[in-house]
Order: sequence, then C-alpha cells, then structure tokens
Amino acid sequence: MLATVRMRAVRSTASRTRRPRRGTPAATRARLVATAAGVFNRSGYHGTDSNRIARAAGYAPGTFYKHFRDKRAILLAAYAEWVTAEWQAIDEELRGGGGRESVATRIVALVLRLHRRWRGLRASLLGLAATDHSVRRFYHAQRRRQLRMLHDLRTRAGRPPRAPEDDAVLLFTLERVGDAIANGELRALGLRRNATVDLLRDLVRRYLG
Amino acid sequence: MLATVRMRAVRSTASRTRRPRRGTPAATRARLVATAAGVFNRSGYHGTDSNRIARAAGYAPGTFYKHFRDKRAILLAAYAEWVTAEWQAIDEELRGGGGRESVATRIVALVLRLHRRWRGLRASLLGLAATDHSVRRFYHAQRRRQLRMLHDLRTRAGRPPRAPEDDAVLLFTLERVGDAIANGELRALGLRRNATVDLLRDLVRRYLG
Amino acid sequence: MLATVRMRAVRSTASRTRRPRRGTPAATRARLVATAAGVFNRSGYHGTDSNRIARAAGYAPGTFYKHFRDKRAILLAAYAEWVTAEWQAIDEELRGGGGRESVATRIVALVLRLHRRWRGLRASLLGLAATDHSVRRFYHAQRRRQLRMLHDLRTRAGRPPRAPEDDAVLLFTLERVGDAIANGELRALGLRRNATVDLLRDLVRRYLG
Amino acid sequence: MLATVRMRAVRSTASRTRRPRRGTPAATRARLVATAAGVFNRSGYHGTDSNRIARAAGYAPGTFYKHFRDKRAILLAAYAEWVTAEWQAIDEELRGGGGRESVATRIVALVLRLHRRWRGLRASLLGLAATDHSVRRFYHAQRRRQLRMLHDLRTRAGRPPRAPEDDAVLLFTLERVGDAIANGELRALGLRRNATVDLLRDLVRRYLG
DNA sequence: CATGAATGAGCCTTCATTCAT
DNA sequence: AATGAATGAAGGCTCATTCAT
Repeated sequence: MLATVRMRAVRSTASRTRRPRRGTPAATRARLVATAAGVFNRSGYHGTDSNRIARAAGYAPGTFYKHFRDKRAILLAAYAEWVTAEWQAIDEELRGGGGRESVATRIVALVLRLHRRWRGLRASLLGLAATDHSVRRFYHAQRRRQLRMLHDLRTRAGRPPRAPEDDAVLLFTLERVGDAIANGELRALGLRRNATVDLLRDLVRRYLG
Repeated sequence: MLATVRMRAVRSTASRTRRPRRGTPAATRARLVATAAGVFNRSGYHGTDSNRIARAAGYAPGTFYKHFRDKRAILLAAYAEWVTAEWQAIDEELRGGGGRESVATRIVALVLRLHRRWRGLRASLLGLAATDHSVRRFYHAQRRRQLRMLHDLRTRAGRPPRAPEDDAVLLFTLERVGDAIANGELRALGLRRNATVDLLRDLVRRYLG
Repeated sequence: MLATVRMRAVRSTASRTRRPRRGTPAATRARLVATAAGVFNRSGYHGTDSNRIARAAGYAPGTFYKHFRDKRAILLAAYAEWVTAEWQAIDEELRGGGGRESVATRIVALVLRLHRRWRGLRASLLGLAATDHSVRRFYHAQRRRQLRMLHDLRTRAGRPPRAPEDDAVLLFTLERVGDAIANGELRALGLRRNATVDLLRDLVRRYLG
Repeated sequence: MLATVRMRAVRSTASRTRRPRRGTPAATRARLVATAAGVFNRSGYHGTDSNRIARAAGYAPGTFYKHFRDKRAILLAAYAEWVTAEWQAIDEELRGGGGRESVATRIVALVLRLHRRWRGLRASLLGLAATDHSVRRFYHAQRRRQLRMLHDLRTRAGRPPRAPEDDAVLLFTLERVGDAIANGELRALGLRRNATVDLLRDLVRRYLG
C-alpha cells in the first residue's frame, strides 16, 4: 500500500521551478485582488477560475485559498477596492475645487471613466448578487456609502439636503447610463454619446444647484 | 438501505410535470421555454442546468438539445418572450385610453410589475451579456424595439418627438429604478417606495406632457 | 469572450473513443458497487478516488455521481452488499444440515473466509465510522441484523435464547479474531492458526450446544 | 468590510496554546505528540492536517516537519505513548495488590477507561494499519508487548502459563468489547452495559484463576 | 419525436510538504 | 530552533452535451 501513498515528496527536482519570491501576506493579497479585479473584469466571474487568477498573479492555486475563503470572497474584495478607489477619485476631484459648472462635468466624466474601466467587474458582482443573498447585502452596503457621499456632496455645495429618494434616483440614473455608455449600448442604439453625456451633466448640475 | 443509497437516481416525481410524450415540436419548444423562463428567473442562469430544465418541463435531457442549440439559446428565447409579453401588456394598457395622468401611472405600475416578476431572468441575461457578444447584440436589438415603442407612445399622445437620447435616458432610469424596487434595494437603503414611484411617475408624465 | 466560453463542443472527433455499451441503471450501479468493493478492499477508502473507481468499472467520472451522492455512499452500498452476501452464505451453509459439530466448524470457516476476503472493506468502513455519525448509524444497523441472525441460529438449533449480551460478545470475539487471522496478526505474533481456530470453534459449539 | 473578507488569514488565537519559542527539541517534540494525540483522537487521522496540529501545539507548520518525517510518524509516536501509558497504568494498578476478585475488576475497568479515552486514536491507527505495511508492523510490535504482559500477569498470579493463543483470544475479546462500549455500539444495539462488563470480568477472572 | 445513460473536461478546494529567512 | 509563505498534485464533484435506442 505504500505504493498507493501520495508520491508528493518524490517530485523530481528537475520539474521544480524556483520558489517564487515570498512577500508579506498583505502584498500577496493585494496582488491577488488586483489580478482578480482585472480578470473578472475581462472574463466575468464565471469565465475564470481561482487557479487561473492565482497563476495570473504569479502564485500557485493553494496560495489563493490562504487568502480567500473562496472565489466569491475575492470578487467582493475586488469590488470593495473598486468602490473605494471610485470614491477616493471623486473625493479628490471635488476637493480640487472649481466652479459649480465644472464639478458636474468632472463628476460625470469620472463616473463614466470608472464605469467603462470596470464594467465587467460590476456586471460580475451584479450577476452574483441576483442569486446570492450575502453578495446582495454586501452590494447594498456599498451603495449606502455612495448615497451618504452624494448627500455630503450637496451639503458641501452649500445646498439643503434633498429627499434621499431623489438622491437614489440620480445615482441609479448615473449608474445605468454610465453602464450603457461603457457597454457600447449607446452606440448600438445609434445614439450620440455627447448628447447623452450632456443630459447627465444637466442632471448633476441641477442636483447640485 | 440500498434504497436510501440510491436516492440520487430517483427523480422526485413532484417536480416533474405530466410527461407530454409526442406533442408537436412547437408545443414542446413552448413548454421548454416557459419552464426555462421560470427556472432561470428563480435560480439564475448559472444556478440551474439544462437537465434540470428539461426534467422540470417533463422531458428528458436529450429533448432539450433537440430544440435548442445550447443553454444560451433557451435563455434568449425566454427573454424574447418576456419582452414580447411586456410590450404587449403595455400596448394593451395604453390602448385602453384614459387621461394623460393615468397613462403615466399605469406605465410605471406595469414596468414595476414586470421588473418584479422577471428580475431574475433579466439579471441572468444581463450577466451573460456582459461577456458574451452575441447575447449583447440580442439584448440591444430588444432595446431598440423598446425605444421605438416609447417614441410611438409620445407621438400617439400628440407630442412632437424628442431627441432619442432623451428617450433612452428615461428608459434607462425606469429600468434601473424598476430593478432597484424589484430587488429590494430600496428597502435595503431605507428609502420609501411610494416616494420613489412618485418620482418615476413625474418623469413619465413630464415626458408625455 | 466567446473564446473564453467552454469549448466542450469542439473536441476533435479523433480523440473521442466510442461510447461504451449502455446498460440498465441497475446493471451500471451493480458494476460500480462491485468494483468499488474490490478497490476499497485493496486500497482503502482513502487510497482511491471516485474517478478511479468509475474508470475501473469502465465508466467516466460523471457516471459515478449519477448513481451515488458521494464517495461515502458507495462504500456503504458495498458494505451492505458484503453483509448481505455473508449472511446468505451462512444461511445456505446452515440449511445444508449436518450435525451440531460440523455447523460450528462451518460457521467459523465461513466467517474466517469472509473476513479474509473483505478485510480491507471492513477496515474502510470502520475507519469512517469512527468519525462519521451517519456511517456509524449504518454500521450499527448492520450489526443489529447480525445479532438477530445469531439469535435465530440458536433457536433453530433447538436451544433456548441467551442474554443478548452473550450473543454480542460472541459476535465481537468472532469478528475480532477473524480480523486478526485475516490480518496476518496471528502470524506476526507467532501464534498457531489452527489452535486459534479451534478455540473459536469451541466457542461457537458451546454457544449452539 | 475588507476585514471580513480576510478572516481566513487570521488564526483564531483561542485555539492556539501559548507560543513556546525555542524550547529544547525534546520538549517541542513532546508538545507536538501530546497535541497530535488529542487531535487525532477527536478528529481522526484524515480529519486534521499537519498544519492544524502544529498550530494547535503552538508551532508553525515547518516546525512539525523538523520533528517528524511525515504525518504518519507522529501518529505512530502518539499511539506508542498511549500504549505505554496504558501498560504503566495497568502495571501500577496490579502492583497495588488486592484479592484476585478485585484484580479482574480493576483490569476491566482500566481497559474500558483507556478505550473510551482513546477510541479515536486507536481507530486512526487501525485505519492506517489496514493499508500501510509499516504501520501494521508497528502495531503488531505493540501487541507483542501486550501479550508478554498478560502472560506475566498470570505468572505473577501464581498460575501456570497458558497457550499463547488463549491469551491472544482474551486480549482480542477485551479489546473488541472495550471498543464496542467506548463506541456506543452497545447502546446502539440496546444491550446493557453492566451485563456486558460482567461477562468481561468473568473472562478475566477465569483467565487469572 | 423523445429518451436517458453516459460522457469528460474542468472547476473548486485541500493539505502534506518545502525552504528562504 | 523556529517560522510561515508558498507550493502543486490530486481529489471530489458538476454539468453541458451526445448518441444509440
């Protein structure tokens, strides 16, 4: 029976590539998340697998599971980072000052850029959220952060708060149209990108003003 | 005991509709599509498999592939039927007449009803569309029909046409907010459903008026 | 993205071996169980895997899971068959008649033969039973059958029933010594097989007489 | 949120004993063996892994392999310690003197106690022994020690030696029934524990007497 | 037209083990 | 002596799809 016993120890030295640079867990994790974000974004959640992500990040399959409970977990992590990045960018953009006019312009530009860049990742998350309760909860938590942020934005602009339903509808519209542009949906429908962007800009301007 | 072990092989009779042996191909196809629509809607595209759909419709796995090239094809068919039904309903609703006021009210109600009913199916299609070109093309074609329809609606209301970008943004907003309500996203964000629906209604009213 | 989509349909015809003879589910199942019994017996539960069992039985991995919920299930099935076979053999042996003397002789011979033949299978089941509740329950159920059988045996021999604890201790002794002989434990301890078998025979004779 | 996702990487401090950095090799080894005994006993050989054992003992995975060639080695070490403890206990118990009557009583009690306490560990070893030659050899060596000991016991009681096959059958019976009691097998079969223990006691008494 | 047994690539995950620090 | 990040072969299981009947 010894023969049946795993031969793991007996791998020929020749077939053993050099052991990759070890790093801090945080760095490894970060590399995995960044890689996963890209891969999910490109191929979708169901279009890759954890082994592929690990390899793409320069690690073996096992390493993946040292850092994430499962495939779902890394999607959430990647999305969380995306949202964080998005808000940071918007925050910085807005801190940069500028007239009311340009704030709206820049917000819309930013939202569009981020939606274009991460449309696959967003779609993956939404796809999972449709059937997975915990993903949905996670997603809602992210959106709450967005709502708060939008609310602060208006306050900072010196305007009185609006009904949260107003904020939400604006957010949904921005998001959906942002996706449509990122998707090529606009082009497919024969619509002009600029005209659509102008509409969004008006919406935001009206909201802030 | 052996019986217990075999349970896997025994299909639960309950989940199987009456076996409709040797109907017309069209009837078989229709039954499969209807079943698939329900199953995708409940469990998502990646949450079922073609065998399950076939069985749920009362057929064997092979029958499925006699009628559809692959799993994707039946999703498209199911979605097409959904959209068809949606437009038929809206059409009938509008033909029913009534003041301008109630048209907006009814359109919004209709959209919400359909989004709630088919949110899983929609999510499945969108999920696939994100990574699959041909699904995306299909989806865009459906939306073109919607745009045309919206345009007709305004014409019929005796108003001059608007920029198609306007129409599209309205459509996207309706859709996204409709999803949000269907999703429970609104509730999760602590927003009032009625207030949100009112906003939508205003949007449509303004559009038609 | 279509490129990323599974290429299952695109396997080259060349690499496709002819589809194996299909049979009735019962026959397939029986072949799997028989094969698994042998493989577990030889290599132990943790010494094989479901793919190997399937292949050894002449099937693909998927076929295994059409018939058994998981690897554990087929072990239970195999064991159940073993026990059934054991009792059938003993039953036939006893029906064969013969003096009291030879009944004891034949029972012991039978038990030894079966223990030798299936010692690996028994060990596998016991190993799992140690940590798996449901396996343990299954195992106990089998033993209840054995106890009933032993009890019947004595009744049929025209003797009044004994305390069930007596029956159980006899059973345990037969089993453990049977294993020891099958194991080569006796040889390893420098004990004489014949002398040990005689002791067992005495035990059974005393029990029946 | 990110914190939630990382939970995997965070070892539960609770399940880790104080970290004993840089003790003597012997102390480290002893701690590992003691921990492994407990863990194997609770979860079975295939129910844990070497990393878990190392962590539970307060060490890193690498430390494990500094002290043991592989996972099997520590099981053997743990079992050897168990057997050693068993015999020491029995030896002391018997040296305590007392009438013939109470010797049998105490031996049986002792065997039962030890079987109950270490049933998982025993099961693990037996499971491995079934397929692994070297484990089997190790196991046989342990049993030889037991036989010698039993033999001495009778001599010390002033009785002439018996055939070693007799000793062995007694040992096997004690062992198997001890396991059955420890297992809950008796309870599962609806047998009375006390009556069974009495039978064992009679066996030992008869043996010594 | 319909069946359903069978397929098998491939995904997710584990864990015994190594080695640079 | 001890660490712990990293490994990667392998195992359990699924499911889209086929084809002989």
